[in-house]
Amino acid sequence: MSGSSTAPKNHEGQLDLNRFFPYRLSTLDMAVSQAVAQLYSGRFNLSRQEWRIIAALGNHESMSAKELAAYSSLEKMQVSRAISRLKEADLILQQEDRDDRRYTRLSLSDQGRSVYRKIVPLVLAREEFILSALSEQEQEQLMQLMDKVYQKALELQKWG
Amino acid sequence: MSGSSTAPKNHEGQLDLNRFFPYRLSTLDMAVSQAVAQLYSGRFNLSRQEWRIIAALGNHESMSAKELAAYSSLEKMQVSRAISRLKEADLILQQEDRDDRRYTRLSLSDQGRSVYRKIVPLVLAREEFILSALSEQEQEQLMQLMDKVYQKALELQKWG
DNA sequence: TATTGTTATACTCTATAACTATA
DNA sequence: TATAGTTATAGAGTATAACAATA
Repeated sequence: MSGSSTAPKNHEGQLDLNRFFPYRLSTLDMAVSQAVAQLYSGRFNLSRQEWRIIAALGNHESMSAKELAAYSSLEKMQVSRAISRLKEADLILQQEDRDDRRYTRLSLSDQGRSVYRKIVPLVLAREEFILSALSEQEQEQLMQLMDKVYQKALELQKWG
Repeated sequence: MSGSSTAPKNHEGQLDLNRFFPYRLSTLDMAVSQAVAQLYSGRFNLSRQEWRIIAALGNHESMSAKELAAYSSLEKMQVSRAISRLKEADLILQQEDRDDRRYTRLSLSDQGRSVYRKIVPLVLAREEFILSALSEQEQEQLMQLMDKVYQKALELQKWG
């Protein structure tokens, strides 16, 4: 993906990876997510899943494991395992839901909230740096274009 | 990532995953790449790495393992292992470079080229379907915006 | 019977580095 | 010494499904 954005598309049964949207998207995601992972992984020793749980609980009073899975695009086992590690690290608290004891109420501990408050400004700064490549208007455009493409990709997933 | 593209950005030390660019990018990539992976994985039993090697060799007469790694954004061990599996499946050919015998010359076998010719129209059709969410002009915009963001993300990676 | 969440299992993928052969 | 490519190893992550507790 080296600056060939204005190149023509693939033609006639030939596929150039550098002009193939899924490949370009993948390399972009790798670069961006690694830039963020360096923070939560390197400095805070959190996995991607654990970071997402922290982030999710950081602006919700409490959530069940199921809600967490839906909100963070993780599988329920990933959530379950991230939870058990985060509990062991005393970053989150877990208690039963009084009304329906199948549910758990998960929330950040004081220590977890402290970690959240340290990480968030750092990752937001990185996001801001990366997006500083674009004007405010371009950022808005990018988000809208990505949303449209996302909806189409979901259609495709449903039909297999 | 449910249609919140026009929502305001994160503020004041709070981070909403659904408004966080790296997260949105990641979910988009997952949806898109899964749509493509269903093809090469499900119908042709190829891994992501193997598919990239096939795609790379499909429009290059021959490449060395090093060239493949650079072109396909894979690590040299990933390339090496994908090569060994593809050789075993008789999809690619490998011979020594006459001038410098440290290099290998890799190319598609007839069978490999046949697989390439079958897969490419299918994945291009999926790409086209996904991108049909956008006008031609919007597609062009999206690629350009992604390229700009990519360059910034690489800057960040370099500095850690 | 259906649902929430946990656990078991096997499998794959990854990262690091040692290693061979060639230059 | 440096480079291309392979192999070894251990650790991390993944998918599938069985399982317990609750409703």
